[in-house]
Amino acid sequence: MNYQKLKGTVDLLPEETRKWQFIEDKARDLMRAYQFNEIRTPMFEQLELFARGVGETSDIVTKEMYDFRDKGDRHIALRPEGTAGVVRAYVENKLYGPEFHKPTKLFYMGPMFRYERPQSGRQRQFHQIGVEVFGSRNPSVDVETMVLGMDLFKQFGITDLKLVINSLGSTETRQTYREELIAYLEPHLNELSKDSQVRLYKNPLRVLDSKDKKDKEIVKDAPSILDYLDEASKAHFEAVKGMLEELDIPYIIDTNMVRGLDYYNDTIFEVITTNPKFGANATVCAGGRYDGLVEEVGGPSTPAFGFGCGLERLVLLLEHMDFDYPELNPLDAYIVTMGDRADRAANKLAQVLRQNGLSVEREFMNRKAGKQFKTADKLNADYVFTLGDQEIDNGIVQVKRLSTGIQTEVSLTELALRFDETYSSLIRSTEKGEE
RNA sequence: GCGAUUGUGGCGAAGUGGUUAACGCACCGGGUUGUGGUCCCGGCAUUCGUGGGUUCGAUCCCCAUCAGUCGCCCCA
Repeated sequence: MNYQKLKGTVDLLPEETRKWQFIEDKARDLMRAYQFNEIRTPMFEQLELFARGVGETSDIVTKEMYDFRDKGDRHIALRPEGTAGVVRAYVENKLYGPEFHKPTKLFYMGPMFRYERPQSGRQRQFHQIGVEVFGSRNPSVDVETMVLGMDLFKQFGITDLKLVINSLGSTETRQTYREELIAYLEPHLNELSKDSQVRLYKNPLRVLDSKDKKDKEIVKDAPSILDYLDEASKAHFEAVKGMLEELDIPYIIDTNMVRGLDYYNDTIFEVITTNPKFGANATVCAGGRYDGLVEEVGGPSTPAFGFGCGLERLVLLLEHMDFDYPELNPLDAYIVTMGDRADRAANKLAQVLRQNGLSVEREFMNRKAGKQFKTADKLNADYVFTLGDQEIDNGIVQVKRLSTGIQTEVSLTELALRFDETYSSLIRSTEKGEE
């Protein structure tokens, strides 16, 4: 029997993990700059939490949840997104208490799970980095968070992005608008695509961003949700737009943009890549305001704003632009060995060098010296330490700096006893001399 | 859940209903018996995702299945 990984999962091999580590490090730095602190919540929760948070009608619940019964017959689901778990933790740990700074700004990073067909930028286990801000209705929160979402990409030099915003208004607004939209679309029922005919009653807002050509034509003259906003929502949206302009952040209003999750109100946004190499899944970051969810999950009425970014899509984006990742694990020294005595002596030498902060690899395969040098060269080692019977008899090691080709002898005991002096003089003596 | 397409050594990639499955890269060994990006020589698939079927004979044709890729639904 040959085992293979489950559909929609990947093995990230060292060549890939070095990219991921770099991205994660940069992302954490950025979060610090914005004063967001990390929260880690479980990767599985009661199914009910997600069902409630995400919205019963959503396909995420009906067909994309990775759920199972545990030995205690609890109905469990692997988290399909990050917000519900963070909100649960916020409520359960009473982070809304008076001793916590307001607003509370949290970020998370980790795997999410959805049972769906894999395709470009989409897997069953995928990774998101996301943020949640609790406790403020200030439109500045919306703006700061959206700007952070943009910055997440900009810090890697990604420029082909657009920020798309919309407002969903209040629950009442969406209810009224929903009815108006159905009223508008119903006369066209037979002209709509099959998918959209199903959507019409289940989730009419989804008809608005249909990919079908004919649907788009019909939808063009549909009423805009922005015309149904109440005074408060209107003022909020105007404030958000004004603040973005003051920051010189270009944005596009797309009144047809909707949300897959039910808990959003007022501002919603997406960061979309315009990179031509990107396929169907060009949204790299999406989020918005969800003022009702904390209360829905059992906490005090608390306004909130957040987003989630797909890390696979970020990696893909960087791949498309041939991003040059820095070497995360450079090799300081490679130890060449010749013979059994050298093999043993290399253990000791490697430890001395490592204890003094160097990154060291050594020969294990007992190949010929020439082959070992070739390997050291391929691994881009700064120095090659060569040990053979002659060296061991004399208590020394040959050290060659590959970039200059200059080789010198160093005493093994000096290296062990006075590493700093010995090593810096070694560096000096292998530098390219003045001709 | 639906559709399209692909599946040959570690990787990339030819190939044909018939007997020895090209080639390139990587790797290993040697030429150079202790010193690195060159060159030369040699090695490296009883086997063509898996299971059936058609056939005298299948990597090639058919069916099923698994997996990859891309798209739809949905969504980051």
